[in-house]
Amino acid sequence: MALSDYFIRYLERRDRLTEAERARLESLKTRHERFEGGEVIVARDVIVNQSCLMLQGMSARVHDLPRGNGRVITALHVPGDFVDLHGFVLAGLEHTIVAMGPTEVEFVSHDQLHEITNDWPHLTRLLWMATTIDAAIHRQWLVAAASLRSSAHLAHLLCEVYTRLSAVGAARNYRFTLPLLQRDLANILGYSPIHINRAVRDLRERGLIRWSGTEVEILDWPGMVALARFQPDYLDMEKLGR
Amino acid sequence: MALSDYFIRYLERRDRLTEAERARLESLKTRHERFEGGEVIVARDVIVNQSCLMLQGMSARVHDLPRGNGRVITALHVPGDFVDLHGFVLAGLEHTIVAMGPTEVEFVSHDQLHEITNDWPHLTRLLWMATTIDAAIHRQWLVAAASLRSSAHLAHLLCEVYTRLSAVGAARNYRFTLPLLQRDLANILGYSPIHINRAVRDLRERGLIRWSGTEVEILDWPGMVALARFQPDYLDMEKLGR
DNA sequence: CTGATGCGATAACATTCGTTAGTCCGTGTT
DNA sequence: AACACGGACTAACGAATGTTATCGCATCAG
Repeated sequence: MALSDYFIRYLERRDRLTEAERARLESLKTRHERFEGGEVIVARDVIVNQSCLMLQGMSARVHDLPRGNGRVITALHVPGDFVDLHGFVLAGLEHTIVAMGPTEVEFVSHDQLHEITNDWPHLTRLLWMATTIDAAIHRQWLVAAASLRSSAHLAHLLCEVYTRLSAVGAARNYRFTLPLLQRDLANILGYSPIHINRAVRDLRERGLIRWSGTEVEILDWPGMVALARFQPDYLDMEKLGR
Repeated sequence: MALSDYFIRYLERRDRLTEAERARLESLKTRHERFEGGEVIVARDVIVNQSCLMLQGMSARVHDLPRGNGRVITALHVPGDFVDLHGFVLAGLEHTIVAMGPTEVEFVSHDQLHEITNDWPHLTRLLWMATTIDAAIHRQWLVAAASLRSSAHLAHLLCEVYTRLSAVGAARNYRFTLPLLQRDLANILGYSPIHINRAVRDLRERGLIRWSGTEVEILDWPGMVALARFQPDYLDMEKLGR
């Protein structure tokens, strides 16, 4: 199969592609695959020869703690994200990629990425940029963890996820599907599941959100943005030149 | 001036360089500069045309919070680190690079990096790898923040910094200089300065460290590693192929 | 229908962490 | 010498968060 539009649009939101570059991306051969919630998409410490692109659903980077001391999630990925592109330039991943709910992904072989880096320097810089945007999101999570309390911290995550989902057309009108349990949110934000529950209740009681099952609605976007001190500039760091 | 060996050795710890690649890196023209503690090395939101490489001392990525609500540090950099290499593929930095104590850095123009990405695909993949190692460190900080309590969290930072310093020959025998105030550690770990003080005292009382001024000595490395659940694999993710 | 299971919700209590206030000590200034 | 200043350190108290336990409500298997 050929590469879906998602990632191409992701790049085109940041820089202009030539026709030839676009055609080169569209000619990439991919393998399509579906996963159910909880399934491992990419295992850790395995030398892989492909990277995966999200098409539908949500996935997470999961770090298992030693001696069964739980797990920590360090990233969430939405359609259009090149989830483990960094695996191409590293020896492997130090974490697992896990499907959160049903997902569809496309695998691209590292051989093809190798060719692109040999022959398409501008495309290479854009791929590189995609991994540095992930790093910028990591940093923003660090800032949120260090400076926000539970409710505001949760609000920040919800603002970011909604912003990223709506950017790819996977959410609108401040409603979106969040295929995460409160336990998963605890693994992301670093609180106990009970405390996540308190934070959810707090946001509900403030009239900021409605949340039932996996369906979330943000009732007061400005209120959420203010509470979370959400400044989405880190999500769209456009590349100016070519 | 020409590029110092530091970054070349950084790359050679991860992959083999050809003679030509090494020569190309050594021929990079750089501008050398010194900074005193607290000085801004790279300002945020400014479109820069150069990236900086640490030679001596330590620098940090500082995120200023809105309305003077303090600051958060999301990364520390030691000699050999290409601190803001990610600025080359982004439109700018969403944070400031600040000198922690006296530092020496070398600036490399983006024009030269642009040439490398056009003509040296393998070198390009290695530069790219350097930014993804920074991202792996970000993730490890997220894991530590989500899973460790103050003392263990501080211990984890000390283990990482010592490991990175000793890898470039800037520390040995479990002693190193840490040019950070307790206030800076608070900005890194997300605690109040008072609580950092409690954590330092705790590590001291357990006989794990000695710490006076900016001089730190780890007395019980296995104890620190156990407390912090420190697994340094994320720091040396060797690239296998070329 | 019945029991088992998993998740959300809540309460009570324990622990960790933040805040405020203050002392001590070294450094630099006048 | 006298003083101001900043940082390390400490204590006391309050707020935020973790832990343990319990309940209700779905869903699913039999």
